[in-house]
Amino acid sequence: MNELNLPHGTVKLPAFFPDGTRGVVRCVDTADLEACGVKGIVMNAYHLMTKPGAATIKALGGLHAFTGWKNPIVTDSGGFQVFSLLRENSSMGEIRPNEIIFRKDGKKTVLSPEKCIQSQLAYGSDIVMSLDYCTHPDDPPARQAEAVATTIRWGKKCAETFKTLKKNDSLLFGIIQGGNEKLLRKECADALISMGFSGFGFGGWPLDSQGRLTEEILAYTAELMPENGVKYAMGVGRPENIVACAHMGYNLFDCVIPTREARHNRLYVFNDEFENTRNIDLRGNFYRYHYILDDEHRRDSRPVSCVCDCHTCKNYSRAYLRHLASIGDSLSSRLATIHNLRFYTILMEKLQSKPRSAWHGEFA
RNA sequence: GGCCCAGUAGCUCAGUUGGUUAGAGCGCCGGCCUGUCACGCCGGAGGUCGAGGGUUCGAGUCCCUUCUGGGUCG
Repeated sequence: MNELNLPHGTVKLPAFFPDGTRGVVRCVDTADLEACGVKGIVMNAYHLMTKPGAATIKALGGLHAFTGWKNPIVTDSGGFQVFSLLRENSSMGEIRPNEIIFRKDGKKTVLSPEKCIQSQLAYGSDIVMSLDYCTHPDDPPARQAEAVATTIRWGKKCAETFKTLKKNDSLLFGIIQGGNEKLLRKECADALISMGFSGFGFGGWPLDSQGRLTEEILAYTAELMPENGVKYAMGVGRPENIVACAHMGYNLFDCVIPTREARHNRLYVFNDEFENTRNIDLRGNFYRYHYILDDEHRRDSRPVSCVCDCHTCKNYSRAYLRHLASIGDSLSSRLATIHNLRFYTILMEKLQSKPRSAWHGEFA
């Protein structure tokens, strides 16, 4: 599958969509994103429900009209958010048989599979994600089994609600859970595939306790997904993780890393030896970090990367970026975000440039 | 000239009735971040407590002298 047709445009695969959880990719606007080569954004149904509210977004004509982003939007369901909030503080949420309860800032939000789909359709999302029960690979088997049973049950309700309410040709994706248990992954995948989803996400935390990509289960799960569909590695990841997952067959990615780390002053650069984007070789170590606040950049008049063609690299020096970061000006975050996003889109362009059949043995 | 106040980390300051290895914030240096509660978080370096003398088992804390800055009265 080389292209994905969506109501708001066609996307070449594999693609990376940055996270704009609350309806904005922090620090940049839609013109910046387009200039970076970003083709889609992942927003979050739960966060948008909290603020500004599903009814408000619907009244304003949906997410595209509200945010000014004319290209595809994926909305994530909120399943990951309970997982994330519960790990932080167990009193912030609750997973019940038929719904998720969020408790935050004294406010209670109830998210059921039906409500989750209703709101995403009201937003006008191009890709609607089913509500799922997210786990960590270290969670015990009993919890993984419970997560799979719940995800299947909710998946069915999501599919039914979507079928009843959908108006345009937006797509509904299912999310395969099961932690590190192959039997559970298979059970979950088989059940969801029978429900007619248009694409599938690898659900759960994609890293082990040492922070390494859980490659075996990722590869196994990718094989379970229909061959000519979207295989979405949710939340993945670092550049080398994306390369590894693309090799397994995954063709859609999202992650906070490029944008969050940009705001935290870590910039991604392809190794200088490549000299231009054409020469970039994704085997082995192909990039490094620049910590823009590091002393070595204080008087460096070069751009962040000699390989990069982004707005930041074309117009500003490392020394100036360091200065902006050091005085805490918000332009620093914008320029850094633009740079890291362009790094990721260049990476994806490299992965798109060859059919996957030609990758054999290349991205080991 | 008399009196009063202040001198502690690069900066702004805390430091109990004298009591372990003098603290904080900011700055500086380094690191972390994976379906974003995240312009956040973690770690490190840095001080003969203005100087000199004294009292004491022990002084950033008390006493004397002195230097610097500020205030005030003649």
